[in-house]
This record gives sequence, C-alpha cells and structure tokens, in this order.
Amino acid sequence: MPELPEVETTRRGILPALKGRRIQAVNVREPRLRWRVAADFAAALPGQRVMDVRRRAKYLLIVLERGAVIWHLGMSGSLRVLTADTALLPHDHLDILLDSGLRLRFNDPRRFGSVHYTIEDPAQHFLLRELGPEPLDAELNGAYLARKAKGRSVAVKQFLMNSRVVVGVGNIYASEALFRAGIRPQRAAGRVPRAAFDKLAQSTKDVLNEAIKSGGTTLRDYVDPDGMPGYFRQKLFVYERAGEPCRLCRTAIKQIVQGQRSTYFCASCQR
DNA sequence: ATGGGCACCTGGCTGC
DNA sequence: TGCAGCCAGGTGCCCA
Repeated sequence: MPELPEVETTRRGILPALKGRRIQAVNVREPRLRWRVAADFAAALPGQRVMDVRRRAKYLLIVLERGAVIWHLGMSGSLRVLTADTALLPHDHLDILLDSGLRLRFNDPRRFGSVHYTIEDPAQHFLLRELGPEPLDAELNGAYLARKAKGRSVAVKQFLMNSRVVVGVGNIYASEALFRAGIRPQRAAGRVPRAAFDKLAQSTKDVLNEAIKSGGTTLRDYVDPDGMPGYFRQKLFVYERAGEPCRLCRTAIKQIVQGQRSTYFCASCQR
C-alpha cells in the first residue's frame, strides 16, 4: 500500500478536482472491501459539496457539507481522477461522480481498502480515535518516543509501525528511518538510547518529507491520481535491497522477518 | 497493558 | 506449460 507519502500525494492530486464540486452520484460496483460498504453510503453523498480533502494517518478525509468520507487505500488501492468515458478496469470498485463531469475512481485488487461515511466528527470514528500523533507534527520528537518506549520489549521497528505510537510509518519507511538513524530494527524499544530516539524522530520526518517530494514510492502497483508512479524507490537505502551493497559502507544489506513483515538493514551502519 | 499471530484478498513471480 | 508455494506499501481483532 500506499504509506503516508503515497496517501499525501493522492490527497494533493485529487484536491483540485474535488474541492468546491458537488457530488452528483456514487456508483458502488463492489461493496466487499475491508469493511463492507454500507448500504446507505451511495445515498448519503449526492447533492453535497466537497469542502476539503484532508489526511489523518493513512486515511483520506473527504470533508462534505454534512459529515465526511473516511477512505483507506489498503495495500493495493489507488484513486484516480478520470473523465466520464474512461473504460473500466478490473478492480475498479467505486466511482464518485462530480458536477464537473469528472469522476473519482477507486481501484483496489486486494480489497484491503475501505470507505466509510460519518456524520460525526471523523476524529471520533472508531478507525481514527485511537491513533497516535502525526509523524510530521512537532509532537513526534525524541522525548515523546523515549517516553512511549519506556519499559517495552517490542522491537523498535514494530514500535515505530504501531499506529498508537505514531501514525503513517509503514514497512518501507520504518526500515528506511531506522537505517538513517543507525538503529538496529531488532533492538527492544525500551533499550534505545534517548539520543538515538532524537535521531529516529528526525530521520522519520526526513524520509517521509523526501518521499512526498518524490511523489511517493512505487514498488508494484501504486499510481498517483494522474496515473503516474512515485519516484522515491531509487532513493531507498535498504528496502528490497537484500544482498546489495549498503550505499554508505558497501556491506551487504540483510533481510529478516519481524511480525511477519520483511525488514531490511545494514549490520554495519545500524547498531 | 503488551506482544504475538491470524485474518482479510488478489496477482505476480519462482521453482519444480 | 502447469501449478503449488511464497510474497507483497495495512491493520483490526483475538488470545495468552
């Protein structure tokens, strides 16, 4: 999936086509997503104007006059802005038709994505209310990470990917941020020195910001709303580089499994 | 409270 | 050529 940079790239891409437009219709072709699309979803939106498109963690929030759509792209989802006559592809599960004649189309082969409509404050929705701070906010810093990690035995990589600790750091950028901070992914979170957490907070922000600038990372199927891939892949230091030389010290990059996810690191640069 | 494992689903690649 | 097996940008839930 899209991690935070890909979701942010998507948000920026769809915003100009959506903001200020009125929704004419919603076409749900496949309701069986991560959560079944509610039976009344398609009826709640038509006639409403899109006020804004925001992001919280990896969720896109389409803010309407009344309520909001909470959209997650899962592992393989993408949103594109298309003209009405664009041919349907496999896994094009849902369209939102706008009064401009354009439509927002959701494609998601694995169907791990989801859409919800809420009339309440989205921050209080069950998907959002337990989430930790945004990584690009000042709230994420070394002191915060050290406090949250105190006494915890979980590996620091899994700690960093825990959305109750900090949101938006997925499997690619967790490995990348730990590499840049010089921290072994296996190290118990509670045993990471405070100075290393300072570095980690900064490297997390850096890698996410740089990836956003590059339009995100395309490994397989991610495309932005204009159908373009992201270009950050060529700037990755460790992810999917097992056996290849470290870009800093030439040591072969190692691949291990943590929490059923692949982790990549340099055993020389990371301690 | 914390940590670990499973589940959801399709497609692409590898190796026999 | 066919097919079984494995892997993939996520995350909620259940259990010890």
